[in-house]
Amino acid sequence: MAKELKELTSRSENYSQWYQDLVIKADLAENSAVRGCMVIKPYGYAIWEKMQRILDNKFKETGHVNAYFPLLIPKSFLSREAEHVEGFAKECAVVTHYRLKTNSDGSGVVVDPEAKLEEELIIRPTSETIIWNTYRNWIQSYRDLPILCNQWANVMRWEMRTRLFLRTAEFLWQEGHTAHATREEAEAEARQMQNIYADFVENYMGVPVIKGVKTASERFAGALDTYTIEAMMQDGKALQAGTSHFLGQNFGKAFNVTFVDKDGKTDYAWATSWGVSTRLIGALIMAHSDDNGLVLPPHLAPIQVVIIPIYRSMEQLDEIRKKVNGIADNLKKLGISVKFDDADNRKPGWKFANYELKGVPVRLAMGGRDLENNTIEVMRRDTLEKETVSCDGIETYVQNLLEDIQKNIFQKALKLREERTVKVDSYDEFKEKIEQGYFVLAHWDGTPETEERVKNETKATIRCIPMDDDNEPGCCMVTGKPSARRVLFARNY
RNA sequence: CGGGGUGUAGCGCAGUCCGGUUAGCGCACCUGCUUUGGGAGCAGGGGGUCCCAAGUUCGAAUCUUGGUACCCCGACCA
Repeated sequence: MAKELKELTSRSENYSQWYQDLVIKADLAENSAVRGCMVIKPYGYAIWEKMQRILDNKFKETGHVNAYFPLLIPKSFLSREAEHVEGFAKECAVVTHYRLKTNSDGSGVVVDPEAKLEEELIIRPTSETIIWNTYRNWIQSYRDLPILCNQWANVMRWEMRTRLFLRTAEFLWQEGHTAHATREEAEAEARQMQNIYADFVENYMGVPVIKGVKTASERFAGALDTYTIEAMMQDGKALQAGTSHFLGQNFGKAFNVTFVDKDGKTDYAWATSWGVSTRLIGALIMAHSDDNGLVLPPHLAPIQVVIIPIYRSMEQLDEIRKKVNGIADNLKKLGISVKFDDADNRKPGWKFANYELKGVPVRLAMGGRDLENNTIEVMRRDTLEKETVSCDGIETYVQNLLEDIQKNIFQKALKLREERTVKVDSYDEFKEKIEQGYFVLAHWDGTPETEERVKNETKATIRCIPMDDDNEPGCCMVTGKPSARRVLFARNY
């Protein structure tokens, strides 16, 4: 194995370190000079752009529109909704001044004490408050509803500990904020968005998810219900991949957003909010990668097919180029993104390893032997299997292969999750399985006290109350009190 | 904010305990030739405020004090 990959694998006893190295070696992101923030590099950003495009289409298909709201939020806004304050008050960046001045000794700039703000501004950790403050002016009648807005933005949360993509101080996301005339409509919206996220994560990212509802203590600050999708990473830990909140009338009341209904009665607007972030890229990496590097599902890979020439002379390269250009054009006509890497300054072996590190799903290689035989070598990244096939019909072959890889990546992740999900009835067995990195379905008495105790004793939290048909009642594994159904416990990122 | 660790070339590190030539190694980079079906070989070359500041000393990457940045483990979180 190559040197750089040996370095990579030699550290895989620490999954966290392995992940960090992978992100950096695959050229996705790096730490910036700013505490807890990250630089998303072009290759990493290309994945994000592809995610954005797909999600944005799904939002628009369901009637949503994009808008943009300010980065800075007056501090007082965050005090309006009592529970919301509790959840976010502590970890926000605060703007206190609006001007700098040259230091008296000329050695640089200092904050001008004269320029202190009357009211501090908060860099948005999420935008419910400023958006609902704006919605007040947009809504008078039921005819103004629903408002179905989404914004693509950055937000900032002053996290104690950060990790590239999974938890950074600043991150990119989309946040949808909708206003409705009825409770039913808002609840339906929140569930619809959960389904859209689940569809995206499973069918594009190739990561199976468990749909569920958060318990009261894991709920978003200010929400009545938080719908979540939970994914399993390769080390058995859970990652919350997206959330959709039913906010009731909490923000309507806090920001006095009222409307007049058909009968002339005044009521507060009903709200939802939902979001996914660049954390999804982290999920993608942790769910599929192996020791050779990333494994990107074809539906999200910025480059789906890379073609590498193997040649001894420039004349031979020209022959290969002629032949390959035809194949590349045909692939592009099928909507497949292709890169022909004929750079002369790297050897084929280097390119092979490099594109594996970057997770390109399919690699085609053509050399002198192939020219003679009208063949081409095909390698699939998910299984690393190689075969030599005829150039005739190669385009359809590749097209089918990409779909096959997409399915296989999902199936592999699904199989892992199924193997590592267990039903457990005793607390002792629970502790054992959690320690081994399992998703554990167990009965719980429904109290925050029990939830807290389990968390303190095992570091496992209730990831969600799954929304499936398994409604068999039982007894809480800790207290023995009655339980309506099993809930999903796991350690999480 | 508590506990631990690390700052030496673009990256990864040795040297620090026990002060002493011109600060070293691997990768990367540049030049040349040979190579090209799995991270090429040889030869030559460039690149350093040894995190910052003060102190001790004839002499500091190395010792002392203070500061600072980053990483890991907790608490918090998407």
